Order: sequence, then C-alpha cells, then structure tokens
Amino acid sequence: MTVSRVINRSGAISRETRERVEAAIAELGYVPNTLARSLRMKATQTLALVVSDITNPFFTTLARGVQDAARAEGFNVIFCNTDESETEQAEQLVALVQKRVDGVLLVPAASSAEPVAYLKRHKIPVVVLDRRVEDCLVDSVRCDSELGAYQLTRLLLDLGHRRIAMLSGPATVSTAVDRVAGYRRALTEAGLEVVAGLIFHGAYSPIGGRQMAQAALACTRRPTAFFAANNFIAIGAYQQLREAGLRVPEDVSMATFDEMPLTTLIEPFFTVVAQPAYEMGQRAMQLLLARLTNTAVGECQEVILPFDLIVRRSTGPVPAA
Amino acid sequence: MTVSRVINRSGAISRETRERVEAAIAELGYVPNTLARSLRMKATQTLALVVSDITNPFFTTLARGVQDAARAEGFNVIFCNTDESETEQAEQLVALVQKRVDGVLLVPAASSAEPVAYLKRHKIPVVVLDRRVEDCLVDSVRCDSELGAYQLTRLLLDLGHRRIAMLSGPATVSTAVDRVAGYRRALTEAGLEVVAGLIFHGAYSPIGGRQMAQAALACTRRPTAFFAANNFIAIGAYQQLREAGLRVPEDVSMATFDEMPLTTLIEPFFTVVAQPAYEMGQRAMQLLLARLTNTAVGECQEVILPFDLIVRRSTGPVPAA
DNA sequence: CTGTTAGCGCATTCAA
DNA sequence: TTGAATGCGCTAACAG
Repeated sequence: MTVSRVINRSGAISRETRERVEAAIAELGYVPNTLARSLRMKATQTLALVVSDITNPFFTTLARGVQDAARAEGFNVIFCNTDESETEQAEQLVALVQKRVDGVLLVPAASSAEPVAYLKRHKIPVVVLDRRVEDCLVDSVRCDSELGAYQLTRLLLDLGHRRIAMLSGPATVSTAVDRVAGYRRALTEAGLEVVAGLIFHGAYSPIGGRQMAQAALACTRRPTAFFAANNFIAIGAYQQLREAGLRVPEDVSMATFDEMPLTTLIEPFFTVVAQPAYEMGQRAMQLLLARLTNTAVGECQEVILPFDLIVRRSTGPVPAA
Repeated sequence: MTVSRVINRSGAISRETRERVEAAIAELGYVPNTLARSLRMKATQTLALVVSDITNPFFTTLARGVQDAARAEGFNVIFCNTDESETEQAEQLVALVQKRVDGVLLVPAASSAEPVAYLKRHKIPVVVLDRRVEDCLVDSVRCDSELGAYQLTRLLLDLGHRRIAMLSGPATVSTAVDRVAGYRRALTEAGLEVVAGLIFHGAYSPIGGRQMAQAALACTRRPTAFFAANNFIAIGAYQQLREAGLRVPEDVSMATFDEMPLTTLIEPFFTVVAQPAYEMGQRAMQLLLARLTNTAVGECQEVILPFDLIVRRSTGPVPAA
C-alpha cells in the first residue's frame, strides 16, 4: 500500500494523498503491526537483557542504564531472569532466538562460553556483562573484581584483621572466583597464610549469606572480619551475625561488593566496592548498538570500568581479645 | 510442512517421520520463528507490565510476582517504565499495541480512564494494578489506600501527635489522593482540624520527599510527625530531616507506605503499611490470564488485598516541648 | 498419516 | 507519484 510509504516516510508522496491517508489512519485507529514488519525486515528493533535476578538493586540499576541507552536509539528491551541457573538461562536464550531479538546483553549464569556460542551461531550479537566467560571473542563490560577484592582485603588487613572470612558466590561464576583470587593475593602479599577453611562459596542470595556466615562462625577461632562477595550475601550474613549476638563493627567488621541504594540513602553503613551499575548497562548497550549499526567495528572490545572503594561504618579495628 | 506438526505436537505423525524431523532440527539448529507464528495465530503469548519505575523495589517485587505467574502459563512479560508521565505512558501503550501483546497490566500514571479505553478499543484485555482509574469497568487489583492511611494516621494520633505533615504523591494519582483522604478522615474523626498547609503533593521520588519535607519544616509550628505516602518519599524526607539536625524518632516520628526490602532486612526501622507486592502482581496476572483463556469470566472484578501495618522504630511519642 | 494451498500484514521491487 | 506482484515463516483447512 501507499500507506506504508506514509508511515515510514519512505519514497515520495503527494501532500494530498498523505493527508488523506493520515486522516484515515486517525479515523480507523489504525496501528501498524510490528510482527509483520519484523518478519519482513528480518529485524525486530528489540534487544534483551538477561540477568540472574531483576530484584537485585544492582541489576535494576544496570537495567535502567541499558534501557535508557536503548530507548535513545529507538530499541526496545526485554528483561529475563535466570535465577543463576544454567538450564533456565538456556531456555531463556532459546526463547530469545525464537523471538529473533537483534542482540543480547548477557550476565552469564556460569563461565561456560557455550551460551555465547549459541547466540553467535544464530548470528545474534552478544555483549557479556559484569562477568567473564571462558572464551574471549566477545564484547564485554565489567569491573575488575580481582582488584576490587584485593583492595577491600587490604583495607581489612590494614585495620589489623588476620582471620578474614571470605563469603563468595557460586564457584561457577567468574565474579565469585575473581573476588576470591583478589582476597588470596592480598593475604599472600601480606605474608599471611591463606586458610582454605575461611573461604566459602554459596548462592548470591541472603540465604547463601546466612549459611556461609553460620559456617564461618563455627570455626574454632572466630573470624574478626567478613568479606561478602555481593550485597545479598552481605545482608544475609549480617542478619546471621546479629542473631549470633555479634555487633558490626564493634565485634566483627564487614565489607562487601555492591551498593544497596535505599540502605545507603538512609543510613550509609557498609564499606563497599561500589560498581557503576548504571554506566555498565549504558556502555554495554552502546557497544551492542555499535555492532548493530556500524558495520566496521573491528575486533571485540573488553571494557573495564573503574569502581569506588567507599569506607563506611561497617569496618573497624580488631576488637581487643 | 510436517515440521510444524512435530514441533507443536498437533495432528498424528508416524514415529519414524517424527524422529527424522527431530534429527534434522537438531542438526540444522533450527529454531522456529515466533514472529511468523504470532502473525499467523493472531496471538503473541506475550503480556506487558507497565509501571512508573522498575527501579522502585515495590515494583520489582510486583514484577517478580507477575512474571512468575505468567511463566507458569507459558507467557512472556515485557516491562515498561512510564516515569509517572502520561505522555510516556501513551507512547508505551502504542508500542505495545504495535507489538500486539495479548494483554496489559497497567499501573496507571494518572487516574484518567483514557489509556484503559485505548487498550480496550484495540481489544486488548487490561488489568489495572495498584491504582484506581475513573471509569470502573476494568479488572483491578490493589490495596485499600484510604484505609491504610487512616490506620497509620490513627497510630500517630494515638501516640499523641497533633501536627502531622502529610507528604503525598502526585495529585493525579489515586493512591496519593486516597492516602490523603484516609489521613483526613482520621483527623476529622478525632475531632481535629485538618490544616491544609500540612498536606503536600509531590513526586513519588526521593527528591519529591526532600522538597516536601523542606516545605513542611518551614511551617511556623514544626510538625511532630511525618507521613510519607511511599517508600521513596520517606527516604528523601528522612534525609532532609537528618540534614535539618532532627533525629527520628526522638525529635520527629515518621511513618510510610511500602517496605524497603534490603533496609528492612538490615535494620528494620520504618513503621509502614506494607502492601503485598508479590501477591498483587500474581493476582493481577491470574486475573488477566483468566480473561485470556476462560471465555466466560463474567463481570469485571475488583480485588482488594489486605495490607499489614507494621510498627517499628521510626514512630514514637511526641517529644516534650 | 502426509503434502498442498492460502493468507496473516508488511516492505521491496518493478510497472504504470 | 502510485499501484500490483511477491515473499518473509508460519499454521489452518483441506486433499490425497
């Protein structure tokens, strides 16, 4: 139809017909069908963001960054949760391929490169966010978890702590692994022995945090500091410590990765490595859009964003024995 | 093709051909195209949730409820933010119609019934969530804001407060209006005069909260209690009070609507009317799905869910003058 | 049980 | 400047 030309401003149209068409559109309440358009164009103008849990403030902030950047270019974004499960993730990716999304931002549930390969096989551009995957031929945006953990551990060491429990995430997730690595490096450099019994892996969730804190408290010599690998672990661990009658920071110190926005506003408490979630989302989306529009983008990029180490009230000196 | 029958398990197929087809599918990495399917079927198996800000924990929790319920029935959900703007909302709805979503869950940016009518005109079922709209012929799920506000105000009155500042949301939003109404009723029933100068309307955001708190503090006789209409307002107001050198609850009391999940876990502080966000999302989705599948659902339903009034540390008696 | 025909609503290509 | 034919990938309805 000529209608198509009017709607898309493609081709030349006499003013008269255009007005006639526009009038008809208004009168009939006609709304073009994106499905048909996408089918024909082989492009959906839709991108996806796959995260573990859209309930985590770190990811919601990231999501806003993603969405704002996408909106600016006229793209829609679909959000998916994997709940940190590789099977869930695989299902989600299949669904996204079925929908023929133009690109995917992926916070991988594990470090396997298979999901990335899967998308590439279907010619869907991917940007890996927040975490590493084994294979390296992907665009990616993240912070340096190893360095962050190193600095946070240094901070605790400088305060005099020697028995620092590391409450990390799933051993399959790169951030969890890297944060343990940074922790180890700091200890080793300080000439201290790394005690395997003080390193824990669990879910990136309040429950995971509780369980790990409980296990850590069961050690013969109680740790004087707790390093939580993310905000949810910190929360759970904190609750567990309180229930065990311990005060933070008087009895034990705590430090963690990731801000907890509302908490921070009300009563800034946790000493954290604050990652720039919004910017991470934005940058990742920009990278993806560049792949989609620019033909010549060259090799894959690896963007490492800086973080802030913010010292607050949850850390203090080792209490007198 | 026969392929379609294999994939959809429709019609009868010999085991041999089925296996042959399945083998080919696996080998080629074939993934069916949802766009084409939806175009043909005139159904997308996709629903939408439109909220003001997906960053607000109240809405993320609600979103999880929505999504979990949808997933259970094989539906996908698209999330949209309106940032409390009617124009944004209108744009989002057009986009959703273009995408031919099968249904919409709407947290309306204003109480105008026009957006609902628009969707109905396009034969898209709607469930209105959390807020009222003027016209009533829609399914809806929410809590009784008037009652919640009434009880919260009563609580403050019982503690002896007489000058209670009401920091509410936009006057165009039903929850903001209803919460003011509940506040007024409590005062009136207690035989107190409602001071117009103590009722404020602003954005449902930390900034809004700050501004209203500032204005309230400028009153000749300072309020002894602050009633925030939602969590974001509470945060902003709290910050403003702190900066003014006031302690909560020693100098002033605060009460609010909506939990702040992480905050609550760490250091339960605010006295709140806690709405069951997750259930609200779930119920709304169930209602929508009923409309979509069941043909005979009868009249529109209005589900009012109960809330919890939780008393915590942010409220206390009026300090001695 | 399997294949064929047709059309969902759009945009590209070519003709008028 | 406009219209007609064609096909994107799928499924419903019918034939074989």
